[in-house]
Amino acid sequence: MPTVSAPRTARALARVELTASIKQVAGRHLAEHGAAGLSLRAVARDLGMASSAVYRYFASRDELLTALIIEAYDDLGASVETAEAQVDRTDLARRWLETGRAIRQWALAHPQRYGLLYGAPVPGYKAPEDTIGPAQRTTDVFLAILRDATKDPTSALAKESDNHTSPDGVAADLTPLADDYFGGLPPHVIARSIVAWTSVFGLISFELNGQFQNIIEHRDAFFDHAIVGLGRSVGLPPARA
Amino acid sequence: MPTVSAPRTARALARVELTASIKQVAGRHLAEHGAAGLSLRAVARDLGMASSAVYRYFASRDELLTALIIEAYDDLGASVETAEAQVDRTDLARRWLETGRAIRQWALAHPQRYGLLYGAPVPGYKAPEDTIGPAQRTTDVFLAILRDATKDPTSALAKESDNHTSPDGVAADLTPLADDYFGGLPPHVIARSIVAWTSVFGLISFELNGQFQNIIEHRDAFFDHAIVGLGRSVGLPPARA
DNA sequence: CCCCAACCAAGAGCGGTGCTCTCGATTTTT
DNA sequence: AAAAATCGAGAGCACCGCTCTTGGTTGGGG
Repeated sequence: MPTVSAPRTARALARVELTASIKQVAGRHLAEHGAAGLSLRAVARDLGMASSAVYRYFASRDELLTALIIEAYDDLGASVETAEAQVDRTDLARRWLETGRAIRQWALAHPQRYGLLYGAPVPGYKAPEDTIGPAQRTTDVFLAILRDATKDPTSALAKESDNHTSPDGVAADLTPLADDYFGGLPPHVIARSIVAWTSVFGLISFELNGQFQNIIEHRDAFFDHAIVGLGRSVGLPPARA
Repeated sequence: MPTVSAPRTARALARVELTASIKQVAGRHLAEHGAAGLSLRAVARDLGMASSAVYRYFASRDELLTALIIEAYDDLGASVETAEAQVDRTDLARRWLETGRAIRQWALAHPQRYGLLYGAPVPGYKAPEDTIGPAQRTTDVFLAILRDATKDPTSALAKESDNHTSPDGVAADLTPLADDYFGGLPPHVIARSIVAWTSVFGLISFELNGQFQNIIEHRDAFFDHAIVGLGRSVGLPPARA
């Protein structure tokens, strides 16, 4: 990525400001009317400029949307990071709980943006490479908790209980990841971790899509309960205090 | 809903046939270009009729989409039902596994339709009452397995292990459902069941959205492994044979 | 039987969309 | 100061959902 920092010319400065403005009002439209309702022309109208002028800053609607996706990933990642960082590092169960809570709270606050990230793949659909970095940010929080858990003697993850095994194919996929990302955990524990992680998003998606309507009313309590259970299934130590 | 069966006049007959034709080519368009790419005009072109004529059969694009959603729910439900029905009724773990497999296979075969059902809520989006019936069909398969498990002595679900409890709010939500849907299971088991159920869709959504790219290659094996683990977490008896 | 009402296909049209191209003006670079 | 790069705005294209009108076809009741 070139263009490292401060633009010198007035034109370049105006450019970064206008780019930011476009992204900002586009973000507002996205939050209000959803991804499908994001209209480049409407954004241009809101900014008092011709629709064709917007194309000087974003080559297409999809490119604008990609920028918003990256921003959303980053926003979610930042929210999760700060929430998890406020927990005592040794309280692994709590760190896990607050991570899940932060994801859910962000999703409830920005349902349209959440749908953009974890909802249905978009029509034309191309996941640009630029998105995988920011997307990893949230996952990294989870992985750090897992790695710390392997060093915690009170955690079930510390002791290698190789009485369970994974099918060959699964082990072949997960073993290479063990050292780099999962603190050397055995494949079957990694598998459970991944399942737990996807479950968090499954729960949130179900809640957002209204699948819990008339079924679960105390959503906060249920989600917390589910998260704690998922943490236990991975092998995190039980909550303290 | 009136109009129970066979239309008598030629006009009425042509109407039901044309309605079916529209739904059919709309379904093709949906599968190819996604929900956002479903164009009423394009469908009309494919059928060689004026776009305005389509409005005689579906009052709006959303109504057409709703019809496709219902059809998709029904299609998925039927797939799951037949797959699960072919398993020995007493082999609960296998019934659970095949249920999960059937959902996943259907999702992989019809990703756009799956996204329509369990993906991000659509733009305008109103979930009509007509959809909740067909949507329940798939869930009912799972609930039947659960209920049968409560009667199976080899299942951990048979014995009431009330050493675990649920928070008040969660118990308040789930206790009323226990008798009608969950065979009288205690709230904490119901909670685990719901989590396991949502996990299935979370896994499938992650796979469909490409979140497993470069992470899990043996997707079939991983999914099976995950499903078995989820079944165990609910308390289903281990697989036999 | 025939006539009127209901139904239906088609076309034109409205306001909206994404996107392209051109043109004149401005700014930056040479 | 001249040349090159950038920019805003407008017109225009093809598409969209949806409405309204027009004229033809079908069906049932007098």
